[in-house]
Amino acid sequence: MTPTTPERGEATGDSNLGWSLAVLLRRWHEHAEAALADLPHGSRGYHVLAATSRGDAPTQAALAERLLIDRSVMTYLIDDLEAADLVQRRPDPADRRVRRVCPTEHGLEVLARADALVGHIEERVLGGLDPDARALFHASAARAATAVQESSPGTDPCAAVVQVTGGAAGNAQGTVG
Amino acid sequence: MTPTTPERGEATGDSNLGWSLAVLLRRWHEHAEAALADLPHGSRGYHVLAATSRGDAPTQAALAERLLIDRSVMTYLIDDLEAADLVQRRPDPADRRVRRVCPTEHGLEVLARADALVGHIEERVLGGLDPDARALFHASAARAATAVQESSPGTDPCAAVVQVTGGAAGNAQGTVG
DNA sequence: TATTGTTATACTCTATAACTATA
DNA sequence: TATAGTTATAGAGTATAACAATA
Repeated sequence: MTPTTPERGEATGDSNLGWSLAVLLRRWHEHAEAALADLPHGSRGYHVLAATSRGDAPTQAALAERLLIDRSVMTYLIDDLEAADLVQRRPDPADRRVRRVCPTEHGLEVLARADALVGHIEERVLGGLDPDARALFHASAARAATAVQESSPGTDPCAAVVQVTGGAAGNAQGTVG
Repeated sequence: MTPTTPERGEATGDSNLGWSLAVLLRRWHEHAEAALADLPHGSRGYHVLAATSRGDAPTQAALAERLLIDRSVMTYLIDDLEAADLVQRRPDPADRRVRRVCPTEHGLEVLARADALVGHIEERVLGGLDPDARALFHASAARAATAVQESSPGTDPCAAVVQVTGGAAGNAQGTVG
């Protein structure tokens, strides 16, 4: 009994991508929340503020899609950022439904300081890599994330229908639970 | 008015590591939850099952620390995994306080199928990278995450005390909120 | 006294739906 | 009819504390 089936090798465990990403993101978040504690919603508020200040003032819906935040949550976030004089809602003359969010003067100053802090944090999160590998990882993460963001979640759902317990073996128990 | 201060360049926004990690992890999680829906706690249960099957049966506390899950939550997770005949709690003869968690025969079979599914998912999550960059990213993520995991959170808290709004400028408003 | 695991509680975050206004 | 934004509600997930057993 107890067929340990060791042919899986070390393909799981530490080398699991989901685990690695979760650990890195968790550490990033811990440090960011500590450093950005006096921003209205911590690192969340920082992400919104940063996204607001790149290029053409985005709409709330565009912010929500880019930052993976629900539109209803985005309302509260911008409410508090606006109350803190960091961003400003402006009506769009072309479409009176939308509100374009742009940073205030004070918001840009705060963002500059926050960017510097976050830069240090990111170096420490990737402290296990030497500088070359760190820069490469940073760039690769951005590239992969941008590609993921551009492909909508429903692009290729075919591979997701396979069930773990209902594979080629065909278990008679139905579900595992 | 509206001093856009464009000298920040594109150092934020898309190239933000926290954003990149969040996007990638979110996509990994979406696919994993869909593919592992019939495991007791989805991708969470998969992580526990995978960690259980590597080497020496870990204690619940060790699992909780490695997977960044609270000990109280780990109790429920293992409860359900054990009810599904995927893992088994065994008393440790050396220390009767601890419970060592090891996979069952059925658990190893389910894990093998889950590993294959997760492997495909991870390739798709990193679809924006060519195969070489993908393998390198995968390895670098594991290395950085392991390094992060080994350094406890309280190792170097000095850099976290700096406040964003209380920097060199010294604002008279106190806090931004 | 410190630690493992369990249980109960409270809190935060997120998702969902209903509503208004514009297109 | 469809979309942007707001508001209110319910649910899942998470953290916290108290407890029993053991070291």
